[in-house]
Amino acid sequence: MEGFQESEVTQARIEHIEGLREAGIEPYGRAFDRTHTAAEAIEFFKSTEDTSVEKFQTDPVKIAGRVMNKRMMGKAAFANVHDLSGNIQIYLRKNDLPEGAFEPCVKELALGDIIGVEGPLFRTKTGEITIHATEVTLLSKVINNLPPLKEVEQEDGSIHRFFEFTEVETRYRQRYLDLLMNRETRETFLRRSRALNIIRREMDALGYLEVETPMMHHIAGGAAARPFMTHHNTLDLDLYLRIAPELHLKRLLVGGMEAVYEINRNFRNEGVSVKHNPEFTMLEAYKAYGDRDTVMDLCEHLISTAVTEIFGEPKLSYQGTELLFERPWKRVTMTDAIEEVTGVKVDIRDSVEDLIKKGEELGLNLEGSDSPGRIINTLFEEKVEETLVQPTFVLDYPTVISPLAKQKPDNPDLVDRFELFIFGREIANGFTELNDPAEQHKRFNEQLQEKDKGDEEAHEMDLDYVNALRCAMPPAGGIGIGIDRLVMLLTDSPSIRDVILFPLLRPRE
RNA sequence: GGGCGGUUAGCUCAAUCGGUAGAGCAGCGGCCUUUUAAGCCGUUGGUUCUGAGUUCGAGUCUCAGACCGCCCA
Repeated sequence: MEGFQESEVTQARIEHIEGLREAGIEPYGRAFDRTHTAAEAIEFFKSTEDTSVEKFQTDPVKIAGRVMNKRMMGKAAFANVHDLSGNIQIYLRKNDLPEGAFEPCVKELALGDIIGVEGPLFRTKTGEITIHATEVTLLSKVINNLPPLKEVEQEDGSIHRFFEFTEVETRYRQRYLDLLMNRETRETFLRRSRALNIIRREMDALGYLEVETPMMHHIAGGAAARPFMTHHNTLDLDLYLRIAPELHLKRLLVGGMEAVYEINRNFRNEGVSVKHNPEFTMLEAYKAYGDRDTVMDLCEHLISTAVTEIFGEPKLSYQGTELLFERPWKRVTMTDAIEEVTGVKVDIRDSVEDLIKKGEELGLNLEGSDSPGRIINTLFEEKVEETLVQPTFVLDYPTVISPLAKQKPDNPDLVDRFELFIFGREIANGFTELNDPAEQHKRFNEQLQEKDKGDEEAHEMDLDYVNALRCAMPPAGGIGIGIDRLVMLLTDSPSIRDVILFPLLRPRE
């Protein structure tokens, strides 16, 4: 049996736990019927406090949580118990606890133990609302020596911390410790959950149906990215983890579902960075009889609603920069954006030679590029993206890099597509969906040629998808929103790893 | 993939020019029945990320590697 190397501390804790059992005290309890959370208990006291009564105390309450601080004073002790709602002080006095409870349960209480406490609420001499314990129930004893937590709430509500648990690697590897010790981490993930709730509520209200499509694909399509591979043993079948749900969601449009969305994981076999985790969460939505503008509007609505609800106004501060979400957001075509930033005027109808020359003027080596669309996209990525700090919709993408989008009626080299940039980062992408099966077939074939030329991210041929289009897909608009990157903005998190509970790390030996 | 930085006690961090590896908190023992960074007295705890090298002597210098972070592709 594999095991743990016990230190003096953990060995002593294990022996103490065995001792409790021998004394008839169960160290790992069962269901505990709380009457209040810590925050509710404090609220309960405040709402019932009668200041005309000397030594006022409430009816008994029952709370449960983790002991994060203990001040032992011989035959009495104070401790702080944390639960998800907050923190409450408990007062443990030997004479007020059941016979035989104080020595083994209170004196041996370790930081990190999970306990249940019953008793009335009162105010201490220093005015702190406290539970005067008449019962203590051990619910789960710690073995490991947890980092110490000492923090004090200031009068202005901020928290002053005396010791910190900040080591990035341990925070990611042992997220449970991070969540336990750092309230900012808890708040980040609570806010993530809240943002998703807001988005789902809005999507549901707008009549979008939430669906789940496969994570395992025969063909990794719907985006330009390298996939992860896996294998089904019984069917002896190579499969890919999906890089996007797009083609399946659009099959649902063919099937008559008129507005669908999915919030789920995508997997891309790429590098790891502040903006990239190999698995990440994406919202994709498709609206039949809509177009790019329908979903651009949806995007603006969802994000501005989330920001406004969470911050109380349509703005937030991210890494020291104020970001303004008041609608409507700036809209600019890709070529206009390039001209605004660089002063260089480019056009999709320019020759490759001219565009390479213009790129050189801007310090970019574009030798070997073979299409105006790709060059313009590179110019945009290199020169413009990082300048788009305030929410900005960039419109009219080259057709060559958008194999699933519909061409503009007046210019087949461009598609009706947008990407949303905030703080220089791509947050969302949407377009009018290509629903012409012949054109789609042709675009897939063009992608295959790119793949032959060595583009590992070129799109695969998906004949089954073309076949679905042959059964007629209604005109539609579709959008993808990177949820992790959005949550980074909403939580002022510098790295995508700060908003993913268990980010991918190399295993540690 | 490349560059830079980091890794010392459970946690946060020191360690001068290469010269006995320290502190606070946590832990352990003792005192203490309204404390709150509780206090007071005492005390344990180290593969200095790993391996090799230089040296009388390496946490410190050199080389290789691991992991993490940041930047770049």
